[in-house]
Amino acid sequence: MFKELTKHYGRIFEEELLREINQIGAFKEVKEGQVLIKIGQYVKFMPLLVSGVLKVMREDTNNKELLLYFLQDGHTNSIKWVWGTERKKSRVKVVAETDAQVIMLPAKKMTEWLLKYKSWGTFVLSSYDHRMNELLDMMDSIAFLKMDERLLKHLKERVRITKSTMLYCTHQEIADDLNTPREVVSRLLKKLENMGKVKLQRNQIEILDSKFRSLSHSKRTA
Amino acid sequence: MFKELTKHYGRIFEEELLREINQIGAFKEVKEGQVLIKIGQYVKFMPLLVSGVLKVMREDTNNKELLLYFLQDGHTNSIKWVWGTERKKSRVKVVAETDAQVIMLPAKKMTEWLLKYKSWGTFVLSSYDHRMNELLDMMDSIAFLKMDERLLKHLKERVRITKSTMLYCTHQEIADDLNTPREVVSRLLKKLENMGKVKLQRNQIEILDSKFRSLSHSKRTA
DNA sequence: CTGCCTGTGTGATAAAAGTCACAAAGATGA
DNA sequence: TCATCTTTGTGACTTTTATCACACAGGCAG
Repeated sequence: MFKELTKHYGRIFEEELLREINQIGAFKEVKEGQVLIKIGQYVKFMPLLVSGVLKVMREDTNNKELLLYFLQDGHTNSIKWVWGTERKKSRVKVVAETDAQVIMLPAKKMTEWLLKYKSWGTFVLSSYDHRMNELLDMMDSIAFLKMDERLLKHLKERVRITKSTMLYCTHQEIADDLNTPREVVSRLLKKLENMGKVKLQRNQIEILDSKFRSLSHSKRTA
Repeated sequence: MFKELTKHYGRIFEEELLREINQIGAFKEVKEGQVLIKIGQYVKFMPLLVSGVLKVMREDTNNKELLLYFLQDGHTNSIKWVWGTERKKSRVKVVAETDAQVIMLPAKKMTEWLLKYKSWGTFVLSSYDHRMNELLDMMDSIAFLKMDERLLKHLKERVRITKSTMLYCTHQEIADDLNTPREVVSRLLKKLENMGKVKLQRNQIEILDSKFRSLSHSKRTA
């Protein structure tokens, strides 16, 4: 595990902090589809993503869902802190989109390490910053875009995350992520297929137009 | 200014940190309506709110706006950190909703103080946490609520912020905050008036039903 | 092969939100 | 007082999204 840790966080954290994380953190493997954090659950730990893809979601009282963002282990130095600050009830749900590995750190270490390690402060701040930006992106989508554009953005996101233009998922899954009925997604996808941008088959969507731009634009360009 | 500082942050920060803030921070007064931070602007400072109400907003490319949240100086120990992490381009716009006073701190101090003062770390973390929650609240509203419910929530928010059930604003202003056309707001307000929940006059809205609950509910309860 | 389950396609219709056009009411100032 | 500007009210209409109903297709199990 120390090797994994070093591989992903070696360029971010000091040697000593890495060792401390290795010593204190609990390594955990989660299977695809498994729920890592539920809404309302007390979060006594901070998860750091080591490998795989997680999905951070919001849920309303009627059990309707909304994807906030995907979290992916970066080959780059990108930030992989999942969620959570102190010992508080989580307001988001975190689900493993693929099999994944995380390290659970005791929440109380968070503030402690701020005083101790310079790199930790930098990491925490940029993590927060990153998350905030993801939230703002989603906010923009919901507030300013129509469903066709949101769908497109979502497909792009899935291509980015899976690093493949062949997406294996049902219309229903996409509809859930976007919080809209399945029929809407089916219809819009059909429209995209007629435009030659995607190819549809049962349980899979092939993205043909690699840099597929805007879909309809109607008159929003004005 | 030191007195003001102590009054608002005295219970949060150590004496020494307060003194340092006082020494380094630049005190600034902003008039109602003045823009404190523009979108795209490089933020080289972190603003701390001392008094007044600020409004944090998002703007899309077509200049449509959306209120993210109000920020109010708290008599309580509530968190009053406005926005911004490091020397980055701001993704939000901050406008003074009332006359306000802020202290501008150099952005680089942010990480520096993390190592130096325990209270600073706690403050920064809970500030971020607070902001994140505000964003999630707004996300919920946009994603899961219909316009009538969003309007209601917004009115409540204004009552909370102004500490008065008499709101002095135009329908257009509300419409801008909610990113919807003015006609929609006018119609919904009229509906509320017919239900005896508000009293409308030019440039003012009186909230009659102090704990006015849900408006229509149609069948969303199911 | 034959059901059966899951996923997809599609029409009809309803509800919500946005657009357009314009009237009328209050406020302001010459 | 009259002209003018801002704010509000409202009808008619369009677009977008949601809801309902059901047909049909592909894959899998018996």
